[in-house]
Amino acid sequence: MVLARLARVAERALLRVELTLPQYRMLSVLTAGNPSTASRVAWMLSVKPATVTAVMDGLVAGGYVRREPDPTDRRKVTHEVTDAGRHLLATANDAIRGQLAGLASFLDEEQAELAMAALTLWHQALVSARQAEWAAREGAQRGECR
Amino acid sequence: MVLARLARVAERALLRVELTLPQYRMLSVLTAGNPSTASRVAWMLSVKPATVTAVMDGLVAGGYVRREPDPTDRRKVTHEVTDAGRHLLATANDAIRGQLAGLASFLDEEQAELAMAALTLWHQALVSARQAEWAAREGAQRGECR
DNA sequence: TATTGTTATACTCTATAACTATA
DNA sequence: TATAGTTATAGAGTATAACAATA
Repeated sequence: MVLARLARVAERALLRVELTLPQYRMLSVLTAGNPSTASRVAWMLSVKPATVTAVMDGLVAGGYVRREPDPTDRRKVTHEVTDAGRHLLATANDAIRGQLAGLASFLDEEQAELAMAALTLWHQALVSARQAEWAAREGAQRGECR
Repeated sequence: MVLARLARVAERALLRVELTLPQYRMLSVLTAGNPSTASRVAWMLSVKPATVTAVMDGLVAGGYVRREPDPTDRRKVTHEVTDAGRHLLATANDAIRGQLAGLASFLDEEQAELAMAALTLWHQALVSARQAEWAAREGAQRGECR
C-alpha cells in the first residue's frame, strides 16, 4: 500500500513541527472551510464526532484553534484557526512537500511530476466532492461516515 | 493530505475483511519477501521491532502467519504467510482496489488512469529501493528507521 | 423528540525502556 | 559485548455508548 507508506512519511515529517497526522488533517480541513462545526469536520475527515473532540483538544491547547459556542444555535461549536495555526500549517506543508519530493526521486523526473500532479488533482476533486455532499445534506443525520 | 485521505479509504475497505491497515501492510511485506525476520519487517515498514511483535500477534492468532525460530540463529524468528494469509491478502487487495477505483471516478478517466499508474510505479520504486537498502546493510544495527 | 457535542471506556498502533536468550 | 526479539508501559487516534444541553 503506497498510500500508507507515503502517509507515514508525511507523519514523520510532521513530527518535527510537533503535529500528528490527524491534527494536521483537522487543521487543513478547518483552514479550507473556516470556521467549522465539529460535525462538518467529522464529515470531511470520515471520523466520528467524539474523535473530533479528542483531537481538537490538542489543537486548542496549543493555541492553533479557537473553539467558541455558536450564538445562533447553542448546541453547536465553531472552530476557527488562529494565526498561529495558519502559520504552523504552512510550515507543516513545506515539511511534507520536502519529504515527498525526496521520495519522488526514486522515480524518473517525468514520472515524479506526473505522480505529484495526479495526487494534487485527486486531492482537489475529493475535497470538492466532499464539500458539495456536505452542503447538499444540510440537516442530515449526524456522524454518518461513508 | 490526499495520502492520508486515500489511506483512510483503504482502511475502511479493510474493515470488511477484518484486517487493520498495519496488519495488511505487514502481510504485504511478508508476502513480497517470504519468509522474513522481525527485523526485516520492521525495516520495510519503518516501524520498531516491538511494534512488529504487537501487530504480528494478531496475524498469528488469526492463522495468517506462522512464526518459527530460525534454526541457524536461534535469536531470530522467521515469519511465513500461510495459505489462509495469502488468500486473505488477495481478498483485501480486491477490496482496496474497488474502493480506490470508486474514488478515482471523481477524476476524468484519463486522469484517473494516470493517477493509478503513477501510484503503482511509485510503489514499485519505493519497495525496490527499500529492499536494496536492506540487502546492502546485512548486519547493520537493529531497529533503525529512516 | 431529535440533534450537537462531550465524557467514559476500550481497543489498536506506536515508541521507549528493560529484559531474556543467543551469538 | 552486541544483537534479535519480547514484555511492560505509556500516549495518541479511533469507535461505541451514555449523557447533557439545546432545539
